[in-house]
Amino acid sequence: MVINCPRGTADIFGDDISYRDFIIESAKKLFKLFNYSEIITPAFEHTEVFNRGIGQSTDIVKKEMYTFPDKKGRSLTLRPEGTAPVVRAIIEHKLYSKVPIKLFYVENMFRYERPQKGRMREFWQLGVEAAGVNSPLIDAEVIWLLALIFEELGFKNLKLLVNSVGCDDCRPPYINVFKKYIEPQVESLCPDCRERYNTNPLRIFDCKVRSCGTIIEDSPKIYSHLCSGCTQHFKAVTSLLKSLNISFAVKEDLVRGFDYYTRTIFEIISEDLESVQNALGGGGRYDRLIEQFGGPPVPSIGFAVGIDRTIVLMKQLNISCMQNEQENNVFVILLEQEFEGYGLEFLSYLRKHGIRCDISFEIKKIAAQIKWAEKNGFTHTAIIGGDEASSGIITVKRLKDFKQSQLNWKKDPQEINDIL
RNA sequence: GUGGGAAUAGCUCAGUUGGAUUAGAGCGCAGGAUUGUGGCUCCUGAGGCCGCGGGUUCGAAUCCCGUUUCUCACCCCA
Repeated sequence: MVINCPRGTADIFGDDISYRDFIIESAKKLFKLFNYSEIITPAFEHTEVFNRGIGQSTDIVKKEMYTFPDKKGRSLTLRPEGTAPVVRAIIEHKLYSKVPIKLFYVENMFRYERPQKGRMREFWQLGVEAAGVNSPLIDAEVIWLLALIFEELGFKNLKLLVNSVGCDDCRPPYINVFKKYIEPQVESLCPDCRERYNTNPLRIFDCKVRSCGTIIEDSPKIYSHLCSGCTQHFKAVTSLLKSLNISFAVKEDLVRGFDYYTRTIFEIISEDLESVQNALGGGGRYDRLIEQFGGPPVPSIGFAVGIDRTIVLMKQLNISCMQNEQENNVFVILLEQEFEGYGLEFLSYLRKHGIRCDISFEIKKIAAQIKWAEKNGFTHTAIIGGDEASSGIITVKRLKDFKQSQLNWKKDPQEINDIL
């Protein structure tokens, strides 16, 4: 019997749940303010959704997908990312008929990779997709939302990177120019980059090998080869971001791993993150994707945030996930078994008043029980022994300052609110 | 998919060049220090197939091989 969870997966409980809830609730609050509504898509799709959506040349499609035949022989794939499924749903339900449409999701993703800290085979992302707006206004609003999420969580020193990768009109010619520039030096590239040169040349910009870096350094950047439409669009985006007072940097060699991106792309990274997995969130515009799926032309934009990675960084930076002061709660201590019924009655009373409470399920020494209550996060204890059972008055003790009060709960049910 | 490091109590870790007899510590947990009152202190106790499987050896937590998981660097991404 194997008793550990599979490689790259993890049980989430205890502290991690607090962080997770805090992140998701904070984001949902903002999604609501920005008028996004939630979509939940299936955990798996027809494999073709990702093959066509993400791009055959990407590592995700080439080697990282959990693909399996079902019992009827259909090829299915656990979702490795969130955009392609949402796009599929937009087309399937003709949601584009009422554009613009703003959707958000909180879902688990699956990629078959070598796990590292902040990089799991099953991981959680939250993200948005805004479909049907061509205006740079939506680019700015989406980037703004991404920045706000991390601000809301309490992050200070994150870096927002922005770039444009152009469109179908200007990117192919630029790639030709770029390849021509590189061509004489192809042999000096690292083996990976020689491969990239043929499959996805812009990825060479991501290479960390120094020799490749120097070759790239003075190469033409797409930024100066954008068509007039893309140039204008990008200038508008950056200017809108400035008017929102969002700090960002244009990173001319920023590229991203999916084939579907056009025009604006962006990424939020942490230089504090000890691991190399420093990208906490990222996204971009995908103006042609819905069309490629067989839908009408619907320009769209979205981003995704890595929840697990965000938790790692919050812990590392000691960012608290406690939203409010802890509310009052009561641990009910029974001194004799014969008072169990009375204890349950009191529990019921507390719960009707919306007070979180629990009871000792074993009769133990009072000192041990108070100690236990304190260690387990209770703010108050209520003691039920012979005196309380006969008088009907229960002793409620506030743990932080040892203060005890008498609660005549049957006579004055509201008194509990004054005592706590 | 490539290359390094690691795995001993619930947690953090000791464990000598392979050796004696019950594999240790701190924290945590449980019980106690005279009767129904917690933060300190003291005493006691429970809890380990030394990741799993094989091998070398008179003898393995320790050495070798395999395997699983974690971790780090690549690849790539959130």
